[in-house]
Amino acid sequence: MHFLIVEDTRDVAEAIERRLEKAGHVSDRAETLEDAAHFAAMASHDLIILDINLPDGSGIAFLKRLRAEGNRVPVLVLTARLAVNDKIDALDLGADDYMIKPFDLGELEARIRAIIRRRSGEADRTLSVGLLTFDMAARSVLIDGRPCELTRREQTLLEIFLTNRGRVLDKEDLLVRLFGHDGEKNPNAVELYVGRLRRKIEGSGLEIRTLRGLGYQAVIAETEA
Amino acid sequence: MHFLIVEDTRDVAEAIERRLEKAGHVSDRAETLEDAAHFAAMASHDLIILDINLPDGSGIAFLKRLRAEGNRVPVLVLTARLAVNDKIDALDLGADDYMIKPFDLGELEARIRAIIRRRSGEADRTLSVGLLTFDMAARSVLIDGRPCELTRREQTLLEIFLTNRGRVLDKEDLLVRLFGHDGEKNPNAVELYVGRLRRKIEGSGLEIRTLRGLGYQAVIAETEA
DNA sequence: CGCACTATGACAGCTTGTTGACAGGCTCAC
DNA sequence: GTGAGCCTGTCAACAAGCTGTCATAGTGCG
Repeated sequence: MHFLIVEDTRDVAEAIERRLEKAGHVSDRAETLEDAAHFAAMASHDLIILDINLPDGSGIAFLKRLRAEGNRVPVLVLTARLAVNDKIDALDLGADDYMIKPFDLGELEARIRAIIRRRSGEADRTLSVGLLTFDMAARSVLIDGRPCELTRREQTLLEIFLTNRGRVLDKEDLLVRLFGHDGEKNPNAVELYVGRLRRKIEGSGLEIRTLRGLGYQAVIAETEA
Repeated sequence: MHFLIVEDTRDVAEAIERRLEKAGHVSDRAETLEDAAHFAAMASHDLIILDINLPDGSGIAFLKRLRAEGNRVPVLVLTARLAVNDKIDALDLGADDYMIKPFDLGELEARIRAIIRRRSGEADRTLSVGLLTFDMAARSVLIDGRPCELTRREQTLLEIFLTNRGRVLDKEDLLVRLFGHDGEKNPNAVELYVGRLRRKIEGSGLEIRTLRGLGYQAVIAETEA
């Protein structure tokens, strides 16, 4: 999953990012509404975690604009204030949930899971292709019943491919989904991880095809003659 | 086991917590419905001990909401009132049992055990893997028939692993299950206890594997060639 | 054949996990 | 109440293994 964290208190933002990273997700961080708008314009996030109090305005306004533009990305609002109005405003404007600071990171994660689950309507947390099974809850991968050990990055990559089967994924896109927008990584890193993943899921029934100049595509392997 | 105690009389809450702790369990404590709701959102408790009279409302309402949300966690209701209505309401709303204050801690413990037993489908109270046997009632461990002495924390950890075999458990998650939500402990503590537990259950047929960056996983040891 | 793109081995750096030692706290026996 | 002894959890040093860059080899296309 790919999140956007809009939060000007760096400690908090970092803590959230780290927590989500451990769960195998990638986050972008914005400290102002302006940055947030830029990120949101790229429209590729699975969920936005939005602080209300920001140096250049209210997160509420941002949320309002977002919805006005027709952007339906799930939003979880953070607020330091207990103001009931904020809460009501936020939910009225299309926030999916809100949390009052200080909050527990475990709860944040749980609520994020809840939102994602609600939104995607799919309670099922295992993805399967051929002999390969990816259990998102247990964060484990089985191939023909045998456990397959993937590192964090490899898991993230596999999840991306599994949830976008058949779709051609641009290398730039994969780069962002794997590493976020910061610290521009070498596109080669994607090739590297695709290579590593390929070797590990060999014979699983899932194949990652290279489309020269276009990107990669996960397909069900041909049993072929 | 991981409990949630919702009770605003601090003495009572503490007494319960201490008693359960001695039995090797971990508890979170909430003094208001609001706190309780936050904890419950994390949905990781094995049982909730719920007082009816709380400063910000009735525990009954909380229970009602919980069930409305589809949360099936076992609930034991505490009430100072003898009101028959409360009792009926509570059970109708899906409480598993109720006790009238003042009560005996020993009886509370017994009822908790009963609820847990009932809920787990009368499943026998011992967990076995390979040569290892864990008796949940007696909280004792045998390896190849020989007793294996574990400290409270080690037992708790073992129980977590045994009831989540094959599943990858995030270190953050283990931290909460071992220590509850209060007094943020060092993640290293988890590593430490995993290490200690590993040494004690060596050769028992249960193995705790490390998945770097992801967490720990209990698996049946390879007899291997 | 030349070019651009992709694959892969190797490596240095760094994050993450392991472990021994220790100080403080708790329990229990005396 | 006092001391012994064990449990606890932090620290620090060390080990393991993931990461991502570079370099180099391979591949398809015109």
